Amino acid sequence: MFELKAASPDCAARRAGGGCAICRARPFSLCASVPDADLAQLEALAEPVILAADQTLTREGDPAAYVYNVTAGTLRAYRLLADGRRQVTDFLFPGDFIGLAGGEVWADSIEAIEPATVCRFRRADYRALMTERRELEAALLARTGDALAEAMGRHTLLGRRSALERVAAFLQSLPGSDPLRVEPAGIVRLAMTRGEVADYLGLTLETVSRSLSRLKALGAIEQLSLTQLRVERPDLLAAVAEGERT
Amino acid sequence: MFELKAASPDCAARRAGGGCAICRARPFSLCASVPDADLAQLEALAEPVILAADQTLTREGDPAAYVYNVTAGTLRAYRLLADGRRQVTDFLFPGDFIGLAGGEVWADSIEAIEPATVCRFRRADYRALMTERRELEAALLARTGDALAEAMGRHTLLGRRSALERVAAFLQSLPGSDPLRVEPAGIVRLAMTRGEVADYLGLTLETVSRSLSRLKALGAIEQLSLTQLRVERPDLLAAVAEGERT
DNA sequence: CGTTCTCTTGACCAGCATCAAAATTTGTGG
DNA sequence: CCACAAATTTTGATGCTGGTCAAGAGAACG
Repeated sequence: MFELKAASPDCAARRAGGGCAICRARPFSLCASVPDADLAQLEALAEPVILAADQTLTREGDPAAYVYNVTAGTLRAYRLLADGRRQVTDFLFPGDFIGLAGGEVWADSIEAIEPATVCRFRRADYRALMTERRELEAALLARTGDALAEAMGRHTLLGRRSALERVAAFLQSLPGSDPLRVEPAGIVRLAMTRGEVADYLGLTLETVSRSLSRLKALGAIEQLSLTQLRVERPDLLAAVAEGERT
Repeated sequence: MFELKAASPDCAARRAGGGCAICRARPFSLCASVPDADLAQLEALAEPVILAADQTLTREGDPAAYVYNVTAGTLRAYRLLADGRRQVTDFLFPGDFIGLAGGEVWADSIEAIEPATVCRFRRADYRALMTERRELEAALLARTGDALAEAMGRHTLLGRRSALERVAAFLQSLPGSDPLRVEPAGIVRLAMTRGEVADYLGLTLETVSRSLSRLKALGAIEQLSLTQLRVERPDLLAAVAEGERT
């Protein structure tokens, strides 16, 4: 028990005795491409950061001195438009890497939605490590390519699609189906508010709420609590997401 | 003159005597990171492909055996939704690299909008070349990162934005301001139809047409021909794109 | 010069935003 | 543990933006 308390920020790296070796996010993060034998090298550069809810990690326009690997919790990335509208550009979950785009300054502000932990690397250190360990550079390239494919897919999410389709597709895209993640199969946890989902999907929070109600009425999902949904009929949810008439 | 005729697909690589060395797209393409002295190595792998209008380059779901570098013309990338709606995910211009996302199969279908030329590389060859020439791998990583940043920016283009804002932002994003490109400053050439723009922006072709008319009425642009626009007031266009009230 | 394709403009309608208020949930202090 | 306050969500009423349907005007092509 005393052990557990010290380890409370569950996946933080470089914890006495534990570190990367017991990081729960490692299996599905970039670090997976570093073999166990070389973990010490990675750990020497990794610095755990614990974030409280609503705490800021990066600020749009600030120089990007670090890159990060999310190890626990959920974060939101967003930009502000001239007139104050907020566009949420991404939600970040354990295993996600922050800094793939590689610009000199951050394109988005990133904040914790709920208590979260990330692994921080000095950008220069990280680059040096990549030069030294080519498999890491290759892994980063592959991951950036995956992120690009996903970002292009998001274009399809926001284009010519109805509100109901967007919300259904959004629910599908959340971790929950992924067996490596924490959530039991079929359970979707909405760490973000309706307003944040709306700012991500280009809708209003009222429309998001109405869409969820309609999905409930259709029997596709059931609401366990405000933040917990159970996908009753994944097939139906997928059909709605794809725009099938019902 | 006889020389010009043989060279008509303007930027095709490996032309007798010319090749990459005189490729007009090279300055702003990935190949720029290969020094002149090593061009022969690149040219040995490059295979020029000439596409007629509406000819297909890749088909969604097909195995991705090649990667491409656009050297002339304009192409459209798109996906089809279940009910037949088309989502144009990207327009490709000279210098753009096709295959950054790196999946085993193509995520998008890509077709020429107008006569176009591309440089084709066997994916395996290209990977081997990257292993051999690290600066090329680094350049590819940087470019993929840039593409990712741009794709995330597109999220902001499609989110909570009015039709007029989208069209204005789209015009700004087209090559024309780029000094390295062919078009004279301030001239925007719309190689794509209104319908294609609509499928890119998530609008209908009527709305795109109406938005262009409104931009004309505002004095932001002038229409030289169906496919040629002149940006009269870049500042105004930018203001509209950012959502300032007028 | 006529056929076809694309673009433009108009009239009408639907989906989503906006405005508003009630219902739940969450947090706080007694 | 309960009660109150604050925040979030849900639901309702109404209006506007952009989609749909339709017709006419240019361009492009043979």
